[in-house]
Amino acid sequence: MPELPEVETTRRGIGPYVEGHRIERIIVRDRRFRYPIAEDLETRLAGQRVRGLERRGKYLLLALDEGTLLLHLGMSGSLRVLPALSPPIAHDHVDLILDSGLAVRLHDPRRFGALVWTEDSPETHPLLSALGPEPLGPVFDGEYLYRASRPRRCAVKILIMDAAVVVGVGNIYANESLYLAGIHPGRACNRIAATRYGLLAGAIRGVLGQAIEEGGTTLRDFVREDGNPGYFAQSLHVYGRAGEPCHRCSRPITLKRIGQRSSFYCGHCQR
DNA sequence: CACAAGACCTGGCAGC
DNA sequence: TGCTGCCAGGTCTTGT
Repeated sequence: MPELPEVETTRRGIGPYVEGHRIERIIVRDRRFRYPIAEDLETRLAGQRVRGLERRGKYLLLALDEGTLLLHLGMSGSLRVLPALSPPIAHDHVDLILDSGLAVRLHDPRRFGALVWTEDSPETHPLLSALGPEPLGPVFDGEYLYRASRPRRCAVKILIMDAAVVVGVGNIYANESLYLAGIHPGRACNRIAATRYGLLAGAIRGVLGQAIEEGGTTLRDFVREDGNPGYFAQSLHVYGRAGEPCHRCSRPITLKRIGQRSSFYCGHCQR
């Protein structure tokens, strides 16, 4: 489900409900996530005040009085805000009960997500320390991407989906960005000129920014903190449109697997 | 070091 | 209707 825009949408949605509030207690119904939820998480978090809610890549960072809670939504995770007493449904695995009488509830059918408390400064945590720059931040531009591509020979789509190169670009937005930049997803990344990387970096920033403004992309199950879907799916040019006409030249969109992931592109407009 | 493939999990859907 | 196989928004680990 979540790429960067969906995580940012979630951050903006739940921020006002958690920032400055105290976590009264935490209910864990299932500890089996990507990393098993630590046995002492409940005691670590109980009584702590949430000082801030940040995002790094696709991780949400809850800054607490002591330490930080790192939260990743994996493929199928979502957070909702609801009254603390609401009965849980299947896959509602964790509740953070707040002093306001509300709860932040983590729902994650596939349990690929992660919930990890760390005492140290979060940027040095192993899960975050190797991450590349933010695509909407000052470091990321065409020149940066061009430099990152030189020592490598992988497909350009693999390059931009590598979190060590740039964070937050998942399969949907990788496909969309390459379409907007007119670059074939399977092209070897070291055979693309610097000027084209300028176009690609601009497309990535544009597509992510627009998706955030529209509340993220809802395909199957992504819901915002209030349970409503995002609207960016209406703006997709290629993702999920195999066989349908290209919005530019009307030729059918191609579907091909690149690096185990579905890649959608126009063989005429993307070279 | 770079890369490909496998692993983790459940649910939804197409096809029979 | 029910079964089977395949697919899914991520990313860590293993083996070449």
